[in-house]
Amino acid sequence: MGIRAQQKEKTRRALVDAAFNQLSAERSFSSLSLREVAREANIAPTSFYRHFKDMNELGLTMVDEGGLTLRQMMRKGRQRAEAGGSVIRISVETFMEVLESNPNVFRILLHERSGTSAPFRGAVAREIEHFISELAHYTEATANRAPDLAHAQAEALVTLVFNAGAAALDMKRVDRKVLADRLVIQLHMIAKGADALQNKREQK
Amino acid sequence: MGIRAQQKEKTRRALVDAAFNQLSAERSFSSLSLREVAREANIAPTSFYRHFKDMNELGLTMVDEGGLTLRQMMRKGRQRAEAGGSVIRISVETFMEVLESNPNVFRILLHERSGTSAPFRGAVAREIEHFISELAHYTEATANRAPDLAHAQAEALVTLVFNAGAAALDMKRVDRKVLADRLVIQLHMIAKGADALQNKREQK
DNA sequence: TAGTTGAGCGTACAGCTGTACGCTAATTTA
DNA sequence: TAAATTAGCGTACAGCTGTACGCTCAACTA
Repeated sequence: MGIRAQQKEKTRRALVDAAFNQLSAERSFSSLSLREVAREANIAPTSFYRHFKDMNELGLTMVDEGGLTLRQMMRKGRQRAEAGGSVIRISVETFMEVLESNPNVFRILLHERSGTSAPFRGAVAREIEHFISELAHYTEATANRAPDLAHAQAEALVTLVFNAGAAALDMKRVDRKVLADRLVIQLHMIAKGADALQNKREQK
Repeated sequence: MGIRAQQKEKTRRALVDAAFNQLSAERSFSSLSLREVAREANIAPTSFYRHFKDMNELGLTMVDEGGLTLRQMMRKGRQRAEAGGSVIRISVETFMEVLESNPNVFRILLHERSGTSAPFRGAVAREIEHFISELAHYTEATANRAPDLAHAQAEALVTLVFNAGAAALDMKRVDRKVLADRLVIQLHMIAKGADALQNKREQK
């Protein structure tokens, strides 16, 4: 890669990082202005356009990176689960760790999931849907679950986990522990319940 | 009430209604400007201050009204459930009906629940927490469930229902039906799972 | 080496925002 | 009835926004 392309990539990165850095409990992506992001990245407002058509395009890039984080998390969780132990507890622990080290990645996913921009909602929904179906396949394989039940179960799991994540984002460590424990119980409920529904179906 | 106070109340109502009316899938409360709301309510921007200190105060008023809607819904659901039938299915149906006839009330609850204003989040959290504990008491009473399990169960139920609600808001009727059916299955999973956990505990 | 490309900049402008201030006129109070 | 209160208005202003336009000069290409 030439010097020029390298420098361009660096600036682009600076823009994305600037946007991520400005996110917080009090600041959503949609409340960021192009000028603010450019300021934080130390470039002139008008130079922004050399990299992104508008703020929306920047946002979608960030959502994509969020999807990447999600997939890495999935892989990490699977590796740990292979080593043995309660899959549910390990998954929750992994999720909480990844959440803690990438709070702003989750902020944009969790917030824009129910945001006001249709393209954003769609992009986030796709990432989460992908996550759900991976989980569903896993359950189908390991618990021999019927496809529709597996999907419903996976969806419920992901909903609870992500919601807990959104709540955990702005909590102190102690409260987060309480929340995680309750989440584990809830996930157990779903697992047991799905088993019961599956058994009932097989007895017919 | 004097003529003056009456007129004032009317204008205040116009402001609240104007704000609700401007909400949509593409427009969140935090994206509304004071001037827009005043315009829609047919008053001068500066007259806004005769009724609310700022947009935040207006928003909190709206959240309060959302809580009211929630409590009315609870009552309606309970009445219908008394007439017999599956409590879960009846509750989901009731929820979907109320959602459909008050979409914007739910929009502000669902959106600001994970919004960027701490007072808002707090207010919504309180309304939902209230809803959860009512439900938990109901389950404790009717299913003889241990308090901690009842709360975890109720929280999971509410999380799934509200999340489905957020998704349903922007769906066509057909898709909403599919979603509602899957939601019913998921709620059954939780109920069955909670039963199982309770039994397991009692056997010890 | 001469010519082309393009990342980044500065200036400029229209359009929006919240809100300070002082006025009017209808209602309420004394 | 005279005085006080106050909902609503119009004007005004500073501060922010996105973005059009044209320039520079380092890097690339032929």
